[in-house]
Amino acid sequence: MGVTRSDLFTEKQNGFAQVAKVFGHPARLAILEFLLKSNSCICGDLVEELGLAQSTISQHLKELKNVDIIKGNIEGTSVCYCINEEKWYEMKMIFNELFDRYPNPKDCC
Amino acid sequence: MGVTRSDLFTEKQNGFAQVAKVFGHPARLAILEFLLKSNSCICGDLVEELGLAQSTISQHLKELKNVDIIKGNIEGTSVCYCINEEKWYEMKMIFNELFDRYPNPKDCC
DNA sequence: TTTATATATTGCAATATTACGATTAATAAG
DNA sequence: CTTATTAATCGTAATATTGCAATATATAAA
Repeated sequence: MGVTRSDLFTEKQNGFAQVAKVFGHPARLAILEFLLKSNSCICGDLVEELGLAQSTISQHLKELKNVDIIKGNIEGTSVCYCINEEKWYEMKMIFNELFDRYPNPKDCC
Repeated sequence: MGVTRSDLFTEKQNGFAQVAKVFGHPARLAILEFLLKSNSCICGDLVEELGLAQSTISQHLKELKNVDIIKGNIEGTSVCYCINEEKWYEMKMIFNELFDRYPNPKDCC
């Protein structure tokens, strides 16, 4: 008890959920938005920008990397992060596929 | 410690996260997909369909209702659930707004 | 009214998530 | 080599989520 019953669902559903979870925390959204607006890539400015502890930011970055929505390159002593273009479009598509599955108003209840 | 620092983020970010969280569990995705494919609306077929306990399904339905993505109408002794059309399109828009904010390939790292 | 059916709520238990300080690792600068 | 600087990892505490059994509620049927 207490553990998500992944065995009951399709691989697609489990995968989607895992990816969607990334958008389910404001800090990660803030990180993504910062990456979107800043032309250049970031590393630890996020700590200053967001006001969370360095370790907390690092953890969120790790989760974002885990689902491959961002990538980081080591540049000297710091790390430069940016959106992973391919994955970004893949996610866009996947969400659109879901949202487009509701075609016409069929208000039944 | 251990509590999401909502105070650090915008209302929009917090709101988006709360809504996105709904898509972050396969059971809720399965419920939504079942609602999408079944022409008619559902109530407790979900229990049979998904294989989760009735109380668990009920809880997920509650969360879906909390963010207004579904609505339920009492029909006799059972409840008929369906997608909330307006909210559905609103979510579609909100996610598209985010995804569209990555305009051109600017791979910087 | 009694009984059956359907759903919501309550009360746990197990696990996951969030956050932070402290420490570690790795490179750059002196 | 020593010292900053930056980011990752570890350990821990607080809280949230997930799931189920048991119970409560509410309507329908007899």
